[in-house]
Order: sequence, then structure tokens, then C-alpha cells
Amino acid sequence: MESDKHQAERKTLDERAKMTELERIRHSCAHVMATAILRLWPDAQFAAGPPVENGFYYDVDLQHRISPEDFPKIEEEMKREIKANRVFEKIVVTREQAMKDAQSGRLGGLRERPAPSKFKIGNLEDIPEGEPISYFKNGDFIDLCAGPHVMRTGNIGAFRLTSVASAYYKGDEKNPQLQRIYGTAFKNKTELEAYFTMVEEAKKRDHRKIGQEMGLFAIDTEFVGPGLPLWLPKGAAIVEELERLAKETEFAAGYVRVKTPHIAKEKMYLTSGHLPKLYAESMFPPMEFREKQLTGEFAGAERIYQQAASAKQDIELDEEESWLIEHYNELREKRTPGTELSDESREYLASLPSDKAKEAVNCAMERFLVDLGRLSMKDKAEAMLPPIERYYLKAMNCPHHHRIFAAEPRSYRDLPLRLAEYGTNYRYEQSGELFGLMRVRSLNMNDAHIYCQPEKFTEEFNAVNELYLKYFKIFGLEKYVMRFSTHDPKRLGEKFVNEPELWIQTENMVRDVLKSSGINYVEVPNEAAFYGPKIDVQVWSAIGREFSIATNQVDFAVPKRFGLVYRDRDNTDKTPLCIHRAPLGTHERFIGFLIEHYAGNFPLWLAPEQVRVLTIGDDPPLVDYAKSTVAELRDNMVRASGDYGTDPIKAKIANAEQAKVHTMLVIGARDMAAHAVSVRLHGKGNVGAKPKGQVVAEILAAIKERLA
RNA sequence: GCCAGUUUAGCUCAGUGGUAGAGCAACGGUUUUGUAAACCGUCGGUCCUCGGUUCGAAUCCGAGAACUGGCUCCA
Repeated sequence: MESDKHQAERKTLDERAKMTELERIRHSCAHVMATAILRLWPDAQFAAGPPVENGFYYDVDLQHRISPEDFPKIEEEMKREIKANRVFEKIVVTREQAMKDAQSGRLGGLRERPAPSKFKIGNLEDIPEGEPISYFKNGDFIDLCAGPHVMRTGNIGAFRLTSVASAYYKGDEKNPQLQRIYGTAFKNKTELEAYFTMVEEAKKRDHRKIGQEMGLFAIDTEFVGPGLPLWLPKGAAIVEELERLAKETEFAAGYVRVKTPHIAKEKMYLTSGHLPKLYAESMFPPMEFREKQLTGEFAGAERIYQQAASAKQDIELDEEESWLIEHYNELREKRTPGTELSDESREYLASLPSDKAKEAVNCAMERFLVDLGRLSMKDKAEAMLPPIERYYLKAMNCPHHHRIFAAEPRSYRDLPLRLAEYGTNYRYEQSGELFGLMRVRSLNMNDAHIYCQPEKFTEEFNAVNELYLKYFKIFGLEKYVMRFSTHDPKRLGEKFVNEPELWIQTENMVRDVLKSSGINYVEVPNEAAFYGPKIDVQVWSAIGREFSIATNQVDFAVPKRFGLVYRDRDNTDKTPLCIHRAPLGTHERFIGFLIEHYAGNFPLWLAPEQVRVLTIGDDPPLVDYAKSTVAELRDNMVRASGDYGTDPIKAKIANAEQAKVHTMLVIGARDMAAHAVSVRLHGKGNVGAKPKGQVVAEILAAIKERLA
């Protein structure tokens, strides 16, 4: 199974040959790093050392625990190897020769060693029969490697080791744990430095840090739970602006809004196919209960006993009855199944007087003892209880929306039906996955489902893409790519619903749209949703970091499972196609992204604090003038506040700048006399005094147009 | 979930076995000010939690929680 997966992900030689220049540099640098590590620790066992998005790594098994303090000496050795400018020599060998060299410890080594190159043996076994086997050699270092590489070690322009982490051999936790040494390399020093500048900038823009400083959100792990962010007022302001944006654009595009509950019965997800297996581990465990019943094996007796106990307070019990209650309490505590009712107890029961309170006691006693004594009675009681219901927190909105589709008969004239909702979804992310706002367990989705006739798919899908591009423009996202994920025919019925023709058909439709619309996309096999092909939208922030923000999926399977139909022109029932789309993804992740993108300096329309009016001193007439300015803005739904205290104006400005208030209006005696305000923009400084009316109008216009 | 590291005041962080600290914030007062921080004072702590070692634990050990960096997964 694992090796199967491994095979599926294994790069073909053709794909490898497509390695970019930068990837070759990085991959070669990994070999140089291995060379250096072997000089320092000759017994190191290497596993895999590929180029990755921001550099490269090499997995190594080594007694010594490599820490960043070791980096300088490793880098020293690496520099020596680069300076020696050795040729990367490709050597093609037979499988037998390779196995022999691996056994002798020569592969991933500088010379033959006492221990065999155990991971290289494993790697060798993964190479399919018939594929050529090659080494790459630089100096003494020989590695099992398909390449390609740069010509010489000297072609590695600039590099640096960055971190060390742990990783399992072949990514499988059953395999030994290795030390993964990360580094990065570039054509030249300038590019290397630019990269580290970007990394530094990303640290400064970390959404968790800025979110804390600006008071946007809080994660209260003790009372609310990990991965369940609380939106503070300033963060909620951003959420609301995004919702407003989506509502406006979706309204214009013919969407209708719906609202659905946060939970649903198990049947919902058994029908959708998320349960029992496909999505179960991403969902919170269910809430289980019986309708209007106490739970527990003695629920019925318990309730009667409670009645008896409350009745007891109002009446006087004789000695006998008191004994009975006590006796019952005692039995109740023991609760030993299989205990038979004693003759004595029976007699007491039989001899009880029959007034109301005593009857209740009697009843409780009898019921309890029956339950206690005879398991078969317990089972009978169980059968008489209502069945246990299981409710799940929704991890996605689509099943609820499908039920909305099903709630009324649909004609082809009703289509496309575009149902939009801001639902909160709950996903049980593994604890190690949680990360600020970027990976959470409660997700606010800008979600919608479009039900359409298959022949209208192209049109609808195009419209969705247009919507995405519109949003990119508003947020100033210049670089994006649509990752088009398709299915793997080998995993039908397991990871993907078993509908081979529909998969091919819908994937072709999506591909055609992407091609003909000229949208920038890449195709990724084997990563589709279980119900259909998927498009993940990747965008790059202002500092060039990549984020997966939005998703867009085609669903040909689940509407069918729910039996959704519309009456077509030819008077037959047909199943609609469903497009899932969430252009702003989750508000959590999207805002996390925006924080980095804008470094917390949001455009006016998004800024949590749009305007702050600062008075120079606290003379009452001045404060009145300032307050009337704030009131005028707030009447127009501008998030404006005032700082009317006695702090020096420099201090008020420093506070406002630190809070990243977009527009500061400074008001002194001079301004008041001229019916003006002095405008200062965050990060841009003083832009001078202007008539108050003009400033207000400009602010309102900038907000309305969502200017960057 | 797995591996490693971290956790001290609201925030940022000092404090390596002997009385728990600083700056900022908050609060009280003084200051009446023109574009990034005026002064004085006060308050604030279960040193993540539980257990152990010790005459004595923020500090050493063990378990747990949360966070961070990776792995796997993903919006």
C-alpha cells in the first residue's frame, strides 16, 4: 500500500529532466551538503535529498544530533567542495552493480564503509524494472541519483543551511526517523540575500504577531479550545467587510442567500458519502443522545425514583418506608447486575400501603429491582427507548444545501440555482496541524453551491472564474495559479467515488474551460476531492509568499446520492451538476493572508479603525468640534473614533500609528477656526489641512470604491 | 497523531537551587500641547498544570496541556 503510493508519486525520468536551473542548483547543493556531512561524520547514512519549494533538504541518519551550531562547520566543508569545482559525473550502472555498491556502503558515501547504505538499498528497490540506474559523483562522493545536476560544484552560486527537522524515511511513520537538514541555494549571492530579506519580512508580517498587536483575534485554548479563534471587535470588522463584499458581488451574479444549522443527523453524511470513511477523520465525533430521555442503563427507574424522592419531602414516612428508601439507595449505589430480589424485599413490596407517595416509592423500587435483577428486562427496556440519534457538526455546507435543493420541486427553469451562505464549519484538524488563523477547527466559509444543467456548466464555471479574478483585482493580487486536481483511476472506490466515465467527462469539461479562458493553471493528478475534480487557487502575497486560499470543486456524485433531480424540458428527471466554490476560502485563512499581504496596513475599506480624530489638547470647544466630526463619519457607517485627552499630540499620533489607524484627523484651534481638519495617513505622514466636508466626502468615496 | 523545542505580569522579555524583575500597557495625579511616545506615582504573578527530588524549586526529574518548527494532512 505504502509502496503503491510511493510509486504513484514517484517522478518519472521525463519529469526529472524538466527540473529548472534553480532546482538543479539546489539538488546539487544537497549532494555537496552530504559530501560535507560525510567528511565530518563518515558513518552518516543518507536517504533522499530533493530540491523543494524554497531550497533543498537531505535526510540523514546519524548518531550525532545535528543542530544549527553545527551549520558553520558543515558550510565550511561545503565551501571547500564548491571551491574545488568538481564535475558532477553521471555513471550508468546495472542494478546488480548498484546493489553491490549499496551493500558495501559506497552509495551516499565517500568510500566503502562497514555498514551497508541501507536507505539507498530501499530507494533502489523502488526504481521500476527497466528504468536506467545512475550515480552522480562529485569528488569522492557517489550517490544513487537520477539527476539532473549542474555541471560543476562551482555552479552553485550561493547557499545557506537553514534548519533541521525530523522526518520519517519515505514519509512513513513506521520507518526510522531521520534528521532532515534544510538549506537553500541560489544562482548568486544577491538572490540569496533577497530570499532571506523576504523571510525576515514574512516574520515581521506574521499574522499571529500582527493579529495580537492590532487586537484582531484571540485564541483561548483554555475555555474555547485550540483552533477555535475568537474574532475581537477589530477583527470582526474585517470579517464583516469581506462578507459585505461577497454579498454584493454574489447578489449581482445572481446568487441567493440561505442559512442552515450547524449540525445534522448522521444520515446526512452517510448519504453524502463523507461517512463512514472518506471524511470521517476530519469531522468532530458525533453528539449522541435519545430524544427526551435521560441516558444510562437505569434511566426509567431513575426518573421514577426522582419523583418518589421529591414526593418524600412532603409526607411523613413510617419506619418501614424509610427502610425501603434506604434499602433502595443502597442497592442503587451498588447497582450490581444479576442481584436477585430477595424474598424479604418482595414481601415488603407486597405489604406496602397504597397511598400516592408510597405508590411512587413502590414503583421506583420495583422498577429498579427488576432492572437490577434481570438483564433481559434491561434489554427490553432498552428496546422500548427511542433509538440513539447521532448528530454531527457540519464540516461542510454542501449536504445542507443539497437538502435545500431537495426542499422544493425544481424545474430546468429554476437553474442555475446558486445557493450562498456564510456557514461556520467545524473540522477536526489534528492538533499538530493547527496554526494561527491559517489552520483552524472552526471555519467561516464564503461558500456557495451552484446547481446547473451539465450543458450550462461551461458558462457557470467561467462566471465563477470571473468572480475570482474580480476579487484578485480588489486585493491587488497580481500572481495566482489555479491548481487543477484530477483523480487517479487506480484509486476509484477508495479515495475517489467509483464513477470512471463521469470523472473523465467532468475533468475534460474543466480542462476545456481553463484552456479556452486562458487562465493560468497547472494540472495535478491524484489530488481531487472524493466527489469530483477540484481547483485550488494559489495566490502570492505582496512579499512573494504562496498561499492556498480558495477552492472550487465540481461535484457530479453527491447530488446523485441525495437523489436530487430537476424536471428537464423533455419532461424527464435529471441530476444537476454541482459546483462548490469559495473564492475567499475561509475568512480565517483569508484574513491571515491579508494581514501578511498588507502587513496589517489595510486599505481604508478594510481597516478595522478607519479614522481616528485627534485633538490638540482638551479644550471643550475643540473636543465638541472633534466629536461632531466623529459623529458625522459614524452616521455614514465609517469606523471612526476620537482621542480627546490631554496627551501631547505627538503621543496621540504615535498611538494611532502603532494601532495602524488608516486616517488620522488632527484638530487644533487653527483647524477649528477654518472648519478644516489636518489629514495624516498611516505610514504616509501629514498630508495637510483640508475643509472638513471635503475630507468626509473623500473618505466615503474611497470606502465605497474599495480603493487600495 | 508522530518527532523536537518553547511556556515567567495584559504585551515584549530578563532571571541556572536561596525574598520573582524591567520596559510598554492599565489606573491615579501633574502637564494644555501642531504631526511617531512629557513627568511622578500606583496596581498587577498559581513563574502552564499535576506529581516527584531537595532543608529549600520559576530553576532539577516525570506525566499532562497549549504553542512553535517539521512530518503526514489540508481551506
